[in-house]
Amino acid sequence: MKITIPFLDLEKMYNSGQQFTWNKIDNNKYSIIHKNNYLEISHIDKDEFEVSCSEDAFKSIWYSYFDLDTDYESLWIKGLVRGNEYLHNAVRYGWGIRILRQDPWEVIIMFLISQNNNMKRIRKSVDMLREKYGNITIYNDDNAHTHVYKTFPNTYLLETGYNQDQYKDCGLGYRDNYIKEIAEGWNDIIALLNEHKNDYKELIETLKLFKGTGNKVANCIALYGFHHLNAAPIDTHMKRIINEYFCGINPLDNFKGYEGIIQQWLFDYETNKNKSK
DNA sequence: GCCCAGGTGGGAG
DNA sequence: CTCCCACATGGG
Repeated sequence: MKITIPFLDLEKMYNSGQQFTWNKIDNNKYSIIHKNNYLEISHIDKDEFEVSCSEDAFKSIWYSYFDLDTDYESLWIKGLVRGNEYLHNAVRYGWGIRILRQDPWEVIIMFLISQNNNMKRIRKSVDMLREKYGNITIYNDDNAHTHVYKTFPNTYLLETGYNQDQYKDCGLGYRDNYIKEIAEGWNDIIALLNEHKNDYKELIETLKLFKGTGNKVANCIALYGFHHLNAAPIDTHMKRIINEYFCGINPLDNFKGYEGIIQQWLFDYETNKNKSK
């Protein structure tokens, strides 16, 4: 099915570091696994995309996933004119990066893995967790093609996997204990998070109760898993950006309510600008 | 061998 | 509160 999606650059989304569940099929085509759902998407022209799902599935699942109710274009234009040259260049470069509305469980696991780690290894670990502990799922798209894929592992599979002492094959290092604790207590944890998810500060404090989530990871979870667009994870790259290009003064403070999006564009520019286009 | 990677917990001061 | 350091693992 063809569909119009504004402000979306697939390649940038793939490399943006907000998810590790996309896979590259070819230069223009990506597969996405989100909860139990599978999507192939490719760019056709301008805002035109080809997606492998039906119109109903797009409406009920992917419309929200891509956050199509938020107007990224106007924020992007604001960002172009409200800051120094570095910010201008970063915002311009960030065209097409939206903040996905991902599943909290998946985000928590991915960003527990992310600490003191690099993007390549994070993606590899997430892939291995899916291959080992994901459910095999078969999906027939609207072109009558069959796709077989593994979902992101659910809590039960991660619990039993840990008990069988198989995590070590996924390159998680010392972070496996954090994941074990979250997986084992998940029912209580998600209930607690749902109680506090609407209040940013309460949510951050609740997340920080769990081992392995400090300020940075908590903000990643708030931004990517609960869509608090004001949540701005400050990692090693963002620290360097702030010190090198903004005299130590956090430029995100000029974008109240949307700090997380500007952060995403700055992060992407700093980590990807030197890659060949 | 070294240093780094979307950091954090724990201890000491 | 801030400053140390150890923590697995693989790539440069």
